[in-house]
Amino acid sequence: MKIATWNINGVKARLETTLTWLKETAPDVACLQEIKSMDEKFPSGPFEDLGYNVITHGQKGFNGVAILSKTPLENVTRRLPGDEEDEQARYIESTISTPTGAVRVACLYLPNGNPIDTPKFPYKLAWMQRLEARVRELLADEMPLVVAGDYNVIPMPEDARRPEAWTGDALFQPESRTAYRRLLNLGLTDAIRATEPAPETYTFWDYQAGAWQKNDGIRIDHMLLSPQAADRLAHAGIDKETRGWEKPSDHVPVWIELAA
DNA sequence: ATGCCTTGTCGCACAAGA
Repeated sequence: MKIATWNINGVKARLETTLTWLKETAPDVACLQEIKSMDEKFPSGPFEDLGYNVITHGQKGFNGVAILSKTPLENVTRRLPGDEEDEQARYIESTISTPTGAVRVACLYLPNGNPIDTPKFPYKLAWMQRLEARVRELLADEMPLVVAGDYNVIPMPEDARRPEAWTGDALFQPESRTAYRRLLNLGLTDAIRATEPAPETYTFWDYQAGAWQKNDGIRIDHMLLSPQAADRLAHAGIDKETRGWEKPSDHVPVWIELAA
């Protein structure tokens, strides 16, 4: 079973690119972030034509997440619990039934948090605290769990080509990194870190200043696995080549393969 | 120090991203 995650930076701008990638890599489940679309405007048809069921949690203009799955999506939860006032569409969860059992998949777009001297940074940290609480609940269910998405956290200096350029940035603040580590310490496995050699393994390259050409990247898109899921982790990878395509997203897909 | 690009928006510049 192949599960992937990709911040596509706009489903309207990236529709053809996303369809091409789905045809080439054929994930069973795809978590998408930054769809930048309201639910009623999301172009589900072309994805359904490829055999996917589609659930979305969108809003106008910004943010927005979606899950595509070749098998039915059950027990859908939209919004991250813990703050009724939070109107930003950044989280969707569903149970995916497969012949070899059910998997709970959470698709998230964690707040960026910049600039750090504005309310955006405490919002990010509060969101991460809510995520930790939610993951605790899900782990208690003991169903295989995959928490995938754009975390907007550079976990370690080796996850950036130029870590010194990110000091003072919300993605690399000690508080952000600690909150990410707290998630891992619940017993989650970072799939890429568990399977890939560390050097120059990135998932995001800025559009500006020739970051892609210089490989000036960061690793901020992650797939975290519960013990029941990690026991089945067979492969993990990054579809880096998509960053070199025409009209690319600034993020690239990350994927895992779970053994039956 | 800032912009460098890119997307979406009731565009004719701006916010937000990371």
